[in-house]
Amino acid sequence: MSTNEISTPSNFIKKIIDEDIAKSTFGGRVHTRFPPEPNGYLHIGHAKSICLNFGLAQGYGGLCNLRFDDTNPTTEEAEYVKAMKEDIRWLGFDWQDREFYTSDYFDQLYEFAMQLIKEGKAYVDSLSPEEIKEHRGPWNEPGKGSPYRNRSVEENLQLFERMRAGEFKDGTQTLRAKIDMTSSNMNLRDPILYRIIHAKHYRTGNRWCIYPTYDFAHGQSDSIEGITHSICTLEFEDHRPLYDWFLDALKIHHSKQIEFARFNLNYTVMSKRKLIELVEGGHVSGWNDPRMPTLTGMRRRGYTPEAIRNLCEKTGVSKVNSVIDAAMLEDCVREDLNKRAPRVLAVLNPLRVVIENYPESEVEYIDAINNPEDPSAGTRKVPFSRVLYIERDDFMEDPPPKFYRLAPGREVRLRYAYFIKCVGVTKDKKTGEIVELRCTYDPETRGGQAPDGRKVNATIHWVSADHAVEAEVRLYDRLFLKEDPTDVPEGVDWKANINPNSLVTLNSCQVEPSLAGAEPGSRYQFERLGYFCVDSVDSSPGKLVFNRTVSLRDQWAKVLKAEKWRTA
RNA sequence: UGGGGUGUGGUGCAAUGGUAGCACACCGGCCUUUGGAGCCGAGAAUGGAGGUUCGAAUCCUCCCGCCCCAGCCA
Repeated sequence: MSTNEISTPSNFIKKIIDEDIAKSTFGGRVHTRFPPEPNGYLHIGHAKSICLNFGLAQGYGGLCNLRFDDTNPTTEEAEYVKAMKEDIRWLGFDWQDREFYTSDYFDQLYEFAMQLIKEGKAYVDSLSPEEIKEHRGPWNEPGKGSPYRNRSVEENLQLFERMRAGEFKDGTQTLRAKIDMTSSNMNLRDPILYRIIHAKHYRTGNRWCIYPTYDFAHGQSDSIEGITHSICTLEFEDHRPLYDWFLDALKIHHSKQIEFARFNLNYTVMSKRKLIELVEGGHVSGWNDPRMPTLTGMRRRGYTPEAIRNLCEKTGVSKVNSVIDAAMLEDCVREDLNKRAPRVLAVLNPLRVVIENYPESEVEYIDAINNPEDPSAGTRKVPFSRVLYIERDDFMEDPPPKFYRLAPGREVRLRYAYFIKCVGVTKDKKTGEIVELRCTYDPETRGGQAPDGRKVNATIHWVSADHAVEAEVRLYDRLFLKEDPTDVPEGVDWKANINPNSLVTLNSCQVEPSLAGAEPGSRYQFERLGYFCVDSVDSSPGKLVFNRTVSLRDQWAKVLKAEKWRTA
């Protein structure tokens, strides 16, 4: 698999692995793991870790385990396990039969704890949480040892057994490692190994009332599974000495912890607390709202796993805190969809057009290319008739110089069909709103070419009024107006940065008839507009609902924006 | 304040003593039956100050900035 390796960019983790392979540190093995805590939904930040861990294993011909790190019964649920598995599979990764749970190791971890007690390396502390905090001290002063620090092995064994038996209340006793209360690394000031939590665990039920902490569980779980490279995020850097301490003290397989920088994206939030706030505050429709950075939301939005994987690959791996530009994500999505999304004609804001010189009852079927990037996608027939809909934005009564679409007296091409010329504008007498355009077509231009060689400046999309299918279209945009949504003045809620136009729903869009039976989740390019997918929740054969995944790049929008600046 | 980590164009990542490169973004042009796609081009960076060296993003010294750690969360 090292051929795969050469094609993808190098990074510091690969260098470490290369060295380990060269020195045969782990017998040349590469075995990673993705260890989520099942207490929420996976988001794009997790995707980075998933791609890294599974990708590394793939690239080196190794293995990657899926391990649910479920040591805290108060926050974890089976529902999350299910959702996470679905998301990881959707992303394109397979853990085969290697689906593990830290809770499966509770017995073994308990044995490890006993071993440490017997060796005088752990003790039961009867200090209260407040007292423990106080003894630990601030980071510029050494901490003080607990008065219970030197209990005998016998007493500790007995107490620990009583902890497990449920004889104590939550928070009254802990098992701590005896390391160094004066360490400048707070993690080594006698870290807690076990705490008492009388709560039902979603997998082990009421079998346990003491639960290992992350520090005591993670490294040992890696060890049990024979993990070679345990990749985690930067904030665990200070925990590495502890990670190493446990494995050394227990004299068991020692995997290597490597830390990398978390993946951050601008114009969104990633912290669980904030995501919950968005959901519970009704600012989005749920965890799978297409504007959410969750994998379930992105899937519903129409993003492809390939695009997300490509983004993770392209953004590299380092130890510097960084923020990826949402434009990068959008570029990856467009790059992928451009190659594979079939093109269709859809009118979002319909403006009725009557072709005055086109026969009343005639219908012809015009060939349209399904995907110019992929000739094998073939062609389809699109009905054309006397009354059409075009995009309201494609007509201006009094166009500025750089607008080269339809205007009174002007000729444009209807995609794949004819040249039409605007010969009249019908307005609502009261409101003055344009309700209809009167046009003529040139029969000689069928297919879009004029025999006399005359050119038009624009090609616009259209649908036949009688044949079009009505649809709802949800135009999604970035959820926040600011790159950093949490950047608010003192006292202002970060949610004030929510983009009020992040969702615009259009109800009477007209799409070409071939879309009538479109499958939920299927993706299309609406020509000249963007990429859209059939909503997997609300769309039905009787009522099509499309989500805008991402718009097409839009030069005209840039011109408008530039004009706005100039006139502002 | 103690400890750990980290600084390369606007953003993200390369370059481990030898011409600072790639992608995204931005700007200009070409092409175009999608103002899409594609193609071409421009601008733009080594946190700072010293030092070692023929030569420093890279090695040394000092300084500065940013991030993480005082949960019985992970």
